[in-house]
Amino acid sequence: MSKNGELKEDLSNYDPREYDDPSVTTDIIIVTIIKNDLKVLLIKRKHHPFKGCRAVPGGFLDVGREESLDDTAARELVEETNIIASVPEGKSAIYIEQLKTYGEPDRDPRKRVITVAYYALVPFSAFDKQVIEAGDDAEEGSAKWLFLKSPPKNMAFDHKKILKDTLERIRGKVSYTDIAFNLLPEKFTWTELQNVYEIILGKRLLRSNFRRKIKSMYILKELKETKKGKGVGRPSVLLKYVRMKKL
Amino acid sequence: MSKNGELKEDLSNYDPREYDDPSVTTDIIIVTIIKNDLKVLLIKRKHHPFKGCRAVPGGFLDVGREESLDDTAARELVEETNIIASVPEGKSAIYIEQLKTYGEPDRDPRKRVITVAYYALVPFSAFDKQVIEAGDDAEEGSAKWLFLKSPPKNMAFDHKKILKDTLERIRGKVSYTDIAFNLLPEKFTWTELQNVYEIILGKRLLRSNFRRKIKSMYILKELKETKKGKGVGRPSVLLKYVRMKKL
DNA sequence: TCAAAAGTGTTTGACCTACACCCATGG
DNA sequence: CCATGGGTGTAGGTCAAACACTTTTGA
Repeated sequence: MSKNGELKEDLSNYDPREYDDPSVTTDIIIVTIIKNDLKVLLIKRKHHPFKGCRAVPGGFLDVGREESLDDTAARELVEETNIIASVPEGKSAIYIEQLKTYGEPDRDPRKRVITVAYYALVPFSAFDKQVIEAGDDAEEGSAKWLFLKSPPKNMAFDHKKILKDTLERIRGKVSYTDIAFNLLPEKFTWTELQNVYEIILGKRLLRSNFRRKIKSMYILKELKETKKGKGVGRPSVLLKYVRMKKL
Repeated sequence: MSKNGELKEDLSNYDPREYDDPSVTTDIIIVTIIKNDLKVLLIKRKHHPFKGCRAVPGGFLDVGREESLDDTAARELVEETNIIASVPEGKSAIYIEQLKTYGEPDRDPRKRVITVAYYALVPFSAFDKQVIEAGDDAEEGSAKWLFLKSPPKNMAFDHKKILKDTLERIRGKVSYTDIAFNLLPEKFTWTELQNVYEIILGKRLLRSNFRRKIKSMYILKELKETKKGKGVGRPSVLLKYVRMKKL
């Protein structure tokens, strides 16, 4: 089609109407922790390719919006979950990061589709429980929380691969970044924090070592309050994440 | 434009003709080491947006080719450099990895363009010197090797940012992966290997510690041959990279 | 006063840093 | 035989794993 020479070297003598452009979608993998498990929000497809299969929520890029890919992903997150997107004092906004772009020629049977995938880490407490059902009860309508580590077999497109990449990314980054804190509410206990790490890494950790490690990497603020209501055992102090230490 | 509700939840009831698709390009950041510096291959734009500016080579995605994004990037690398893309015995092929996707609405003044950026690490010895001029002599025609760490000021589009991200990625990965070996020919000396690390990390390392570290992470094969021709000093043994150690 | 969960301290060993020394070659 | 670069060994500090112990609460 294109006698290269020119084309490959330079994007310059390009006429938009000359080419058959692919479609572009941005998908958002929304991850949270529910009852000691990583969960991902998946929809059930209502229409023809992969009808009835589970899929990652997303949408075609609307060029008319003049919106960056990052903003598109963030907007889809809000639209999908009715999440409280406002920024509560001190705490940073929802964590969203670009994961990877998927573009195999046959991943969508209708036409060529390039998907820019993002993932978000959200504390479960941030969701409006009325909109998204948390339980394991079967639901027909829209979105549902499913296990990130063992997604359903009948996933649409290459979305199983996308979930696998997401899990790998989270596991890879949890040890040298502060992403884990994004899965917790503003105030949390040591045990809750340790749970997040254990769930992501899939193994048990020793309290003492875990705390030393965390303290060496991050600055935390110990609050005066304690968490009660659990009944038995010594009450734990509540913490706030402040920031990562340098270097 | 799109009354959402449906759209955002599902990619299903989609008619290709209904939307204004963006264009998609794949760009390839080709990195090598020349005389103790990281260099990147940049072209000079011949046509209107950013005419005369330096840019990363790339091209519009040709849907007709039915080619994955990875394959497109690999093909562009070959077309750009006439590199010996064949796989010499034992040694793995050219290292190419997806870097990131760039999609700000105003990054190309002509229309909306989504760019999937890849980077490649190539030993300088793999290039056909006749095609790409290595020297620092000014050239008018096509591609030229420039400093990755201090790219020219007049870079086209957001390509300066792309180069910055590339450098960060290489620096980040060099310590816990084996990417450094991709910048060396099949046979190399300890000193050459150490140079690669020092150039990427931008600091001097101690021989003894460097070797211990490398030996603990990778399996290397020490050859019987030695490197000579440098004149003075004890000749160094030649090494081959075998693989990374587990865990 | 006992169980359960939170919180602390100490020993051990692995690994990194720094530095000193030995080896092989060309002039 | 000496300058130059290649190659090796080791003492000391830092940090993480493992384990034992103390504290605070509800029942």
